[in-house]
Amino acid sequence: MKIAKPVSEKKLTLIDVAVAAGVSAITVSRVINQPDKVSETLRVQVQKAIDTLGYIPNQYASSLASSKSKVIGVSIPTLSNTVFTDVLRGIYDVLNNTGYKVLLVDTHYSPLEEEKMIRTLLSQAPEAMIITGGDQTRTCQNLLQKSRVPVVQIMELLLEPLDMNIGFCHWQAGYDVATHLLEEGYSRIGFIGARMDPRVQQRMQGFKKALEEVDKFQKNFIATTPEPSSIAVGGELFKSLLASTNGVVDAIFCANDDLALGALFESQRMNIKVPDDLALCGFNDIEASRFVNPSLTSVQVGRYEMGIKAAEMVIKRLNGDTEGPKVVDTGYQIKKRESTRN
Amino acid sequence: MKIAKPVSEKKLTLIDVAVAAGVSAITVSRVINQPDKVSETLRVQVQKAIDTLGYIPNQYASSLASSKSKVIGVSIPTLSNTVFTDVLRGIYDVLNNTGYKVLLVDTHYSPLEEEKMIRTLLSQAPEAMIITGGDQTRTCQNLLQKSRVPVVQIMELLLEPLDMNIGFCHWQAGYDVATHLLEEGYSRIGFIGARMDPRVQQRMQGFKKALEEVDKFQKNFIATTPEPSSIAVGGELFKSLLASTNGVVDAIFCANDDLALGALFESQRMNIKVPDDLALCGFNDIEASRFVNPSLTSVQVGRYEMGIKAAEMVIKRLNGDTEGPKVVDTGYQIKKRESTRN
DNA sequence: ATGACAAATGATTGCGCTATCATTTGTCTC
DNA sequence: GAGACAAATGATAGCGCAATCATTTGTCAT
Repeated sequence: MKIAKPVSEKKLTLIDVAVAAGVSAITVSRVINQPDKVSETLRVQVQKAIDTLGYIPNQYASSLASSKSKVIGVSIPTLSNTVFTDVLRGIYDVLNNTGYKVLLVDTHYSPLEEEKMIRTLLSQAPEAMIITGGDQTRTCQNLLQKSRVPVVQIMELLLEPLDMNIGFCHWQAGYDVATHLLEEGYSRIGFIGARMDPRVQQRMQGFKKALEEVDKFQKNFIATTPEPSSIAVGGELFKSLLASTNGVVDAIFCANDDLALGALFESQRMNIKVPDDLALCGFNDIEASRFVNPSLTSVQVGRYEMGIKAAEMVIKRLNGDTEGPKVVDTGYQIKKRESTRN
Repeated sequence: MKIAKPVSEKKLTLIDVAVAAGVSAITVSRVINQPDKVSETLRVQVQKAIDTLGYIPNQYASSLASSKSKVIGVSIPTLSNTVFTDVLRGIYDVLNNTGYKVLLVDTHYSPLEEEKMIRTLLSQAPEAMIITGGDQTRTCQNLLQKSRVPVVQIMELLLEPLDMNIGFCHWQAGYDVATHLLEEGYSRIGFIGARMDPRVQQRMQGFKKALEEVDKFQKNFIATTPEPSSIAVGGELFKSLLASTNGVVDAIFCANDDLALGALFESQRMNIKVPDDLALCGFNDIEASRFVNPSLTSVQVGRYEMGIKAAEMVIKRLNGDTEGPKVVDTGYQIKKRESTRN
């Protein structure tokens, strides 16, 4: 009477495979990691054993022994914003084909949470980190520098990057939008912003500066909230801005497209004609902006491309290539559409 | 002349901290993992050494020694769809407070890529997995079962879940939408769908069945594409459906809200009145649907809540709690709005 | 004070793998 | 066919930590 083969009672190790294939453990390791160092015969033989047993290497043991984790840590403020998931997609699309894994954390826009999360990431001994912006706590920056891990800060251009940096200047973008609206003939230009994270702040400051230079800035033309941005909040800020200015604004720069859509939809309900009564300009150029009626003027920023480039920078660095710029300006482009047509 | 203290030339280990604090390595380990097992005095002393040196434990060594990875593997089809990132947010919000890390992969809707990615995940010895749907390859399912890792399949209810399952029945949802539109008096109901992943297929089949039952199904009332869903594609499918049916449809069920928005925006451009000339119903109930004009009838599915529950199920299981259902139906709700008002 | 017991701390070992070096086998030249 | 060299394979050690068991210290009742 045959005894049924027990179903993998304990987890398989290299040695189990080695025994099954009649070779030494290290040969199995080579088949997995450096197959060209093993003869065709043994390679096939070992691979067969691996497949039959359903062996999956323990990455922890491997990482510990080789001090190579094959992990890239990524930190973004939130998963609820397409802006960051688009960048993320770029990162994933590059890293997926390189054997690196992504350990992703979200910080809910809080530097303190970010510090905690980055500690977590560092304990996984990542080979590199991609983090958002430059708003880390001092402690967090120290941790990063001490860890000697290559770091790319993304989304915005920083005065003092920790290491590598890729993004664009939000201040300048805000300045340019305001200038553009002025050139289009608008002169009582409002601003609505939500969340008010560092990048939104910068866009607002750039905007403010441009208006101040031509003496057209008015404090009450600005409506903001610390709440997370959304279409709903866009509608509310729009209404409150109109109320507090008695409706004299002739254009509004919305800190992002969600807010702009909210403002646009609300204006439709209020029977305010865009752009005839009021112009709207968004930021980020999400897909809806191109298709909504009237289509929404916005600022295109290459998010996906930024993710791609950030990941490529990381890979290059990990391959020992120290050529190339450490700072990349990905720029932006004002997409003029119907919502600001004069 | 003092010699400057060299900046952490090599990485710190438990032992370095132990030496600095004048205790044994295992005591440092205890301070980190079971602080209540260490006297107040030593705990403070050791913690000080940890902070001073900026010590971060090596998670690989820890995981190898304890066979606890504190990693949960998560697999979703794409990062470009708010449907999945909403679920993800729920998952993160639960797991962030439990010391578990999320290793996230995207499969680009391909079962083969999924298999590859799940291999990667398994090599990290995750303590549990949250994966999307039931469309895994046979090999992949075997790997998962062999691994003995708790698995939650999310997004849809499955006939034969691998382990735990949380979601709702897409077929029934499609059926219910069609029934609802029929009840509202629409009788020439079209369908547009993109990507055509298993869940969209199911919605379409349910839709089809409901119409067939009242003899109102017509093959050419369906327009689909394997392309990824988007607002742009929604507009195109809308136009092609109108063309191929000579505009006789009086309502369209769009497989998701992006498509529905595309259809709506296109209808505005074509001067087709929604809902007077044509009704539109979406699926997923994203934020824009509530605010667009006319507001869009859609099917609300608790994505964030689904993520929360999936993560909670995982945590419960990991805490040894085997009570509670293995399958959870999160349901859905048709949100009737202006785009289908009669 | 003494013994009994709990709490606090430490020494040793091994998790599963790869780096390193050692050995064997194969291949080529003359 | 002997020697020289490269290719293939193996043996050993150690990555950094926690499980396990051993020892020390502290606490209390008697």
